Amino acid sequence: MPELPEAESIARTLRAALAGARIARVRLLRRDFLKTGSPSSLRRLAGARIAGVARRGKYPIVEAPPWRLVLQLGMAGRVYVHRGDHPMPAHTHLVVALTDGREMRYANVRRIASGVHLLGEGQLGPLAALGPDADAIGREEFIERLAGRTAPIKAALLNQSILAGVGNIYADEALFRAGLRPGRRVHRISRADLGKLHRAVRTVLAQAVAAGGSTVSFSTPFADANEELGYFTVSHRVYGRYGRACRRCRRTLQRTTVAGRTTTYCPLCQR
DNA sequence: AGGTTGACCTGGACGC
DNA sequence: TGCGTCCAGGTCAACC
Repeated sequence: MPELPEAESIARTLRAALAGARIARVRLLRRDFLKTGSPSSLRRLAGARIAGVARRGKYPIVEAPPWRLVLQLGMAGRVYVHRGDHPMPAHTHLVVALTDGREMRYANVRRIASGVHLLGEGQLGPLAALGPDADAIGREEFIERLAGRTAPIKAALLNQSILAGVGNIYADEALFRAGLRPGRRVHRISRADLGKLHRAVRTVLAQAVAAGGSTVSFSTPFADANEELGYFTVSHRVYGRYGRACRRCRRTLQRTTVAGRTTTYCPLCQR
């Protein structure tokens, strides 16, 4: 479930906790969790200083020049910074031990669409396929990258090579705010409405980032590296509200499938 | 090349 | 209590 706001929250927390720290050693507890790079190159991280923590799309990135460690969170990735004597969380797959005795621990109970990528200088790994960040893209570029496509608008929003950072929650939320049906084909949507959608995407992501991300209670709660829960759930207009009344018009929210994803929308407010 | 679909993974909710 | 079934969803490969 981590989308851009959750990844941003994790990146900020990690940045505050880790910037300036030096890596003592790295332990890979599950070999197949390293998607780019080799276990031997992981060992060469020892001695590197963490300059900062960035984010691209849904991926927090630990920067330890000349290396970058991309954290692919998938649906259930969690990152903790603990003292070394703190009990190890279940399903921990990677531990970055620091010279000050703390450890950054990456845990993931569902090892799906997830892992870590160790990138050397100039290497892009999974970053190569990403479009511009959804929280920063300008209106014209947003429209340009979508223009002419025949896919449903929701499928396009979820396509990380068009736009990076939007997942199922914020796709539904942005489409509601823009008044657009998730199944509408992109080329049938006017430029003015795509402009509205651009504004909705930017707005909903900004609000969610300010709130520290979403917590969805039926699944593993989202928590950042300090284990603070995000509280954007209270602001969801449609996501997870199937069968309940639309907050705007009181009509019952409908559920359907678009791009293989559960999708909730208001039949009256979204056209 | 763009679009679509299904596999991957596992815990929790739910039905019987 | 206990078993079976379904669902969540980001990413990627395979296919149209």
